[in-house]
Amino acid sequence: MRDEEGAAGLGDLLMGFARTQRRRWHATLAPWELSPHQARALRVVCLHDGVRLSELADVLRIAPRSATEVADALQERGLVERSADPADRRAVLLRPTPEGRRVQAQVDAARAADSEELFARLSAEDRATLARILRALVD
Amino acid sequence: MRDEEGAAGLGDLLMGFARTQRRRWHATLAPWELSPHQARALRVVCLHDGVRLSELADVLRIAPRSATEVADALQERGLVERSADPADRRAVLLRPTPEGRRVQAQVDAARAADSEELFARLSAEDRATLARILRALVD
DNA sequence: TCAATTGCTGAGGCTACCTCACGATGAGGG
DNA sequence: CCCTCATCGTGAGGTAGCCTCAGCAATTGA
Repeated sequence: MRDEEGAAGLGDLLMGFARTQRRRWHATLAPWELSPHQARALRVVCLHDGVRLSELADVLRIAPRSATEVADALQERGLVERSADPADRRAVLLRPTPEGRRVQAQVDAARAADSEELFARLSAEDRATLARILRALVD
Repeated sequence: MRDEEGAAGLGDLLMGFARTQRRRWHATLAPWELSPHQARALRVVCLHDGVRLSELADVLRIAPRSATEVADALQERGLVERSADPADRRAVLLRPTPEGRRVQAQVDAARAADSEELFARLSAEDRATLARILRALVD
């Protein structure tokens, strides 16, 4: 009884805070007119420096067809470009443009700054504890 | 540097787990064919026992027009009914049907059970700590 | 009393997903 | 070699869930 309520309350709390965080993340992204998915995609492309559309779909957990659309949007903004995969002529490799790298670096910095601000009210110890507990939950 | 990384990592961790939780919540709801928003709306309607559309919109953080659609869906399933607000003849009060109350109770129980399962790997102490930290973040 | 406001909803539009079908390529047996 | 079968990306077309704007009915306030 009490335990179930406790778990449900925990879930609500977590979801509530996640919602706040998502809203802020969205607002942080506004200056670049990127959706969260697009930012995530750009990040993946920059990190791996050459990502197949199908891999992107996998990371984003969307259908391959939908990854095409995310790639289209990013390409239209000049942030990534499609190139042939030397290993498989069916596949398309997404690679960041210089502009894409620049934007990604800016977005990353903005996100870090916002995150920092958001968690600022926590002591270093609480942060570490939170990280530990969340890692235990995810594993 | 390291601090920023820490905060960003915390944010990622939290969002990642929230995503997991949201997926499970969605799956939990599947037997009743309710969307998360619909379930939330039903919950609000059952708790307050008479909610205006505009209040519902406010709680769900959507435009009033969109609340109409959520209400439509719930009404079509026979879970809520529209009735006149005695205090304001423009307004519509949403009230749960007996079926609506039953479904709400079932959904609540399922959610609690799932949440319990999800947080089961945490010690009672960690749960309390997590709750404390999250509350500090939300406040 | 009557202009402005508020509460809901019809009409129409957008975004971000989806499935299905298809052309091009790759991989593996006969 | 073929010939079949799986896989990659994408066109076509559909859906869900949001939005704004216009409009009607009821309320409010100077």
